[in-house]
Amino acid sequence: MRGLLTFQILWELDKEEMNGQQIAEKIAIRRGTKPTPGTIYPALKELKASGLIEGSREGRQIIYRLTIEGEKGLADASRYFLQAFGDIAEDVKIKVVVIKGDDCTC
Amino acid sequence: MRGLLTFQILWELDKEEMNGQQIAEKIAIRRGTKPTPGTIYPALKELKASGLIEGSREGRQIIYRLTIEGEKGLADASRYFLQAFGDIAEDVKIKVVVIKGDDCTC
DNA sequence: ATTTTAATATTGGGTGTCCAATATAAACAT
DNA sequence: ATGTTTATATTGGACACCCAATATTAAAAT
Repeated sequence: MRGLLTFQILWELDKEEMNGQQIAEKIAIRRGTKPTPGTIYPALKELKASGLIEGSREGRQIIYRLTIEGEKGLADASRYFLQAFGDIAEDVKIKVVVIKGDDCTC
Repeated sequence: MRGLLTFQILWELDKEEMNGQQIAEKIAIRRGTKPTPGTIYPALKELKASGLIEGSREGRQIIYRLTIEGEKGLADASRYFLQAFGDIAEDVKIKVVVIKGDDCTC
């Protein structure tokens, strides 16, 4: 896997095709902060250069979608993500719930 | 959150205290490849410098464990991780199972 | 004592991620 | 047509990560 930003982008584009701003907004929901142009556009450029996504201009926006390569790349990244973080994600879910339910005021 | 390596280290040390090599081996199980000394020791140094872990020499090894600060840091990172990747992890699990079950030979 | 081994540590170089600031391009508003 | 807005894009700087190579330290083996 390249990195988590590109993974998130592929994951979002697998659900629906979007332009750069919409991708940034989707990621903002997850992260709490919206990635700036200096973050999102180089990532898109890199993904496009490596053939994982393609874009078509529509007016002043560029609509991005996964290529066949991108589908495969997402599948590979998903396998890696599951192996590397699958049980951590399970564990963390329980941990956070426990913390939320804790009445301790320390 | 600092990064995913440090997050994994905190997560492993929360389960049991370990030396650097053992941490590297635990991470190797997740990632498939074992982080080299040039990866793992700077990360431990950084975590120690920021007060999230502490180490005690035992012979030629240093046993690391979480500090109170480290527990809090892990809890914070866990909340962030869950928010950023919780549903992706769910989705990915399903996706990978589907891929595994797929008999297509393409 | 000397060699070997195991664990820790540093250095140098490269990539991915990230932001602030600035720039370009296209559509819209007046 | 001119100015504003929106989307895209680049630049420069910073940090986390990552490895290969090398060095240091401490125990163990001989």
